[in-house]
Amino acid sequence: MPSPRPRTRIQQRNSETILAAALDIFSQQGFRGATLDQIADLAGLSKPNLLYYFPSKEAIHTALLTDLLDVWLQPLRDLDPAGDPLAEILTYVRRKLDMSRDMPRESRLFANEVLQGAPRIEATMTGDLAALVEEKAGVIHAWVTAGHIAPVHPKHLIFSIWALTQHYADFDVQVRAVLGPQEPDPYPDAAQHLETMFIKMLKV
Amino acid sequence: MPSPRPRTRIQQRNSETILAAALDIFSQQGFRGATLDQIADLAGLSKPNLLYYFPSKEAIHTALLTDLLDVWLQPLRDLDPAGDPLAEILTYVRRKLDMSRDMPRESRLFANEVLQGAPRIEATMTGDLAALVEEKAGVIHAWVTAGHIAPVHPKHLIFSIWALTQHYADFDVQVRAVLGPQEPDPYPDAAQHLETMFIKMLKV
DNA sequence: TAGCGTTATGACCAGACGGTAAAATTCTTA
DNA sequence: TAAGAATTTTACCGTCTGGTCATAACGCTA
Repeated sequence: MPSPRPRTRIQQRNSETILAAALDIFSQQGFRGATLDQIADLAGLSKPNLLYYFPSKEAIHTALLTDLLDVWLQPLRDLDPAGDPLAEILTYVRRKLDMSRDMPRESRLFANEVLQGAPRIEATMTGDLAALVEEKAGVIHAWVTAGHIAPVHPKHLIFSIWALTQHYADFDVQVRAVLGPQEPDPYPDAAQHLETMFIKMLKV
Repeated sequence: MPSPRPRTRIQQRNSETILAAALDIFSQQGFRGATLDQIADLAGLSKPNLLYYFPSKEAIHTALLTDLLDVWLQPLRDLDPAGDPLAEILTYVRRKLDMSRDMPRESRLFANEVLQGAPRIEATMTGDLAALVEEKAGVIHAWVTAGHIAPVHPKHLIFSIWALTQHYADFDVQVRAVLGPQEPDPYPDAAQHLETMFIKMLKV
């Protein structure tokens, strides 16, 4: 569920400012690495003032994660059982890659959390997430059975899509270090590469 | 370069114990999330005793990372330009996946570091790592040009291998949450999935 | 513009943390 | 086995950090 809506204009504005700053800091430093002072500084507020809007550091982090999970899984929810199988999967890949490009901080926030054992979203992982994947894996399995795409392990296909697309956000510094400064934007090549890859993998 | 060799038996044993404990803690909590007390407890030493063997928390972390990088890149170094192209790449994938299975803590240690901007291994990233990938990308490019494997962007192929294999270590809790308790070992299916995937991708 | 609820600030606290100093203990070897 | 080196422990320090509290400033509306 998304964070409760603030009631006044000032609350609205400051809550957003805080969450934006917190996303910056948490995604770069992890939960324990981030400090309230850093977040407050970046938000242009004093620490006590920040704690006027959120009861604790934990609460800010939780608010970010809960808001994020909704957005994060939307592309998978949108996978349409009635659509063209290959096109549906390619669209999913494309949208996930676009999210890595446009929301790298969100990707890293999520990665940080999962890396450290997902202590704060364990329930969602084994609940909503597992159920959603179960459902969509069923869709993919049906496509395979019907001969619309090549045989593939549905859940591992989904893992592959997550891994390949999120890698460009989570390991951004490594990607850029390897490509060198003359290749400032990895994404066009990545998109091309992934599209080719999944077509070869899934075409019957 | 690897950590300097300890001189006495006790130093040997305790250094190893400390590094083993530190790997556990750092890989699970990140650098700032880990505390010397945690590491000392797990190693069965007092904190000052621990600091008798390593001058600082930073030094322990650096020792781990430097030792690791050597091991981590070995499979890529072993990619043989004279070998059979498809077999070479499949072996590389296989070895990286085995490393995720057998050294998940090392994978997460590395992931934590890169996620947070790789502040402590920036030099290696843009130096040795970039050079190694440049060299091996050349090998792959030559294989493509010679028509031994299907056309592919060499560096993004390498990224794909990293992403797909390390995902199983770094996002382990998510993988297990999605697969559910009746599927306790993801690796056999993952190995099968990845092999099929890369064969389809690379076969001419 | 007075009054009241909302928002912001400064001073502060308790605990955690990385690290140090020096004394005490254990180990090695001459 | 005694001396000296290596190892371990006890007590401690300064700083950082999440969070509190009382007070002050602000801003809306009657």
